[in-house]
Amino acid sequence: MRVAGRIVALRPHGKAAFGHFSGDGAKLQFYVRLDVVGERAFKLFQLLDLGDIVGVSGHLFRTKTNELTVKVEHLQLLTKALLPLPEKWHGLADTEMRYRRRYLDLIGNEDAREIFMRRAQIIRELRRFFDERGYVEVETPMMHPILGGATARPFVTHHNTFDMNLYLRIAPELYLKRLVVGGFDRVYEINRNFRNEGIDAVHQPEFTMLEFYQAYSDGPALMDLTEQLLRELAERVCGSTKVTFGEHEIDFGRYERLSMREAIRKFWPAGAGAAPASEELAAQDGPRRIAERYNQFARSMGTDTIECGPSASAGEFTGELFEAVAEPHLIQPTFIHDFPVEISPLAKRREDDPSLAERFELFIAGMEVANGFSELNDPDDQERRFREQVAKGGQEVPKEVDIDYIRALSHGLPPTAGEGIGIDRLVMLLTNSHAIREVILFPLLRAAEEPHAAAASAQSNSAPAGPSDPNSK
RNA sequence: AGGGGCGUAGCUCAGUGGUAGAGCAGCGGCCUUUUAAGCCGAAGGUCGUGGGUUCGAUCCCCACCGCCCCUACCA
Repeated sequence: MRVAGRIVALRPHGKAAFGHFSGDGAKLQFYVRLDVVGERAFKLFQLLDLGDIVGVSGHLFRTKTNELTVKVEHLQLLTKALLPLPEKWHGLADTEMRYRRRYLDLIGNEDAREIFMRRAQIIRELRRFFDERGYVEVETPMMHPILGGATARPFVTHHNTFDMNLYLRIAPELYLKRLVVGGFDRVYEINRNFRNEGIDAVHQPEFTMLEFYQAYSDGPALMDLTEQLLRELAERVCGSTKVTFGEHEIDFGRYERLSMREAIRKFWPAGAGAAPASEELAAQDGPRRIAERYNQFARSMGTDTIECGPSASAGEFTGELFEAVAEPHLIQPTFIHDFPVEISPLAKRREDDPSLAERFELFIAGMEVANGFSELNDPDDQERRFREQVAKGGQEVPKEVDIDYIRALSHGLPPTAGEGIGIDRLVMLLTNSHAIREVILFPLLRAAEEPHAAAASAQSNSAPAGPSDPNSK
């Protein structure tokens, strides 16, 4: 047989040696003997280092410990490693180094490799799921002249020839719905969004989002579809709907559904008096009064209070109450539906209660994993809500109304439901990873000083080529 | 942004107000069935950076840089 790979272990014994190479995630032991390969090849072999990439040919046999091993007959150095591998037993443990030099992390730490193999599998399964159901995968612009589709501070860039500023997209939503107007009844896109916000265990400035839209559907139907999707995904990727995540066992086979108001009532803290009545939550000034009661309790406990501006709407108070009271408790998969319309600018109102949007979010392990709704397809209502946003101002909000999107709606968007699923967080859940950096190959870190850029390449006798080298790809 | 922690050899980590320590890797030697192979030897360092205190600082103090955690921000 012929096989090639990187030498990751060497155990020389004078005129013979054992070692392992690793290729494509698999390891194979090899055995080199002076009397088999000859003097010249054995000399070459003795010059090899851990990390070198070699090709060998020879016969397979089993050692006395019954390990499958290649007895090397011919040996060829394919690539010389000029820098040493990390320590063989502990691997690369320094988290900063693991992210900055992910290639070493992947060579040395099998867990890291496993996470990204599983991530690839998850994305494959998502594509299969939607392809099977007649969804068309599309690519929409990453650079947007007008901010839209979400509320977030954007990255701004500039196109020279057109002399125009562009935003890296914060969401593909408005383009995907234009496609539904154009007759693509089922579309999906898996791609990056960019948000110029804080970085922590569950936030990175660029993250991967699956968004899908289905004409002639609605929010409740998407909740059903999402259950089916996640159940299948967990079974195929983890072999079971029950998945270990830290101290929890998450069951992707069971989903609770609660309206946002129900969730506030259900998780109302015991020490804060009687849970608010449904009528009070629905009343115009109710959420504000409930928030004041909650704040009294929070101050007595020394925990965070709910802070809303003086002009905050009932819906904004409701959203804040939900986040403070209920969100941290949502460990098992839970759909929260019936969002206040004020915090759902792109979602359709409920016919029986125009203060509520036909919107839901899925929470798992306290994280927001999905956000979906029946799409607002009334151009007049949409334009009114856009104008309110623009008037309100702020960095997270478009500075102008996307007239073309209103025009597209005016041509008629069929009743449509759409949803976004945060892929990175989903991968976290399915790989028992507790930081988003662990599931993104090259997470953003501050630019590192590279005083050794010249030193690292000096050994190869080549010109220094640091990360700022314009010729490097 | 605030609070806390960390930064010592290529890697994983000890350690001390008086010229710096181990294991692994690398280098030289011995070793033809090993599994973190073993044995012998030599080498390896601006102790993150810059100030300060001190006769003397890797150690104590201050500032800065980077990473991690918590909190805040992120509907």
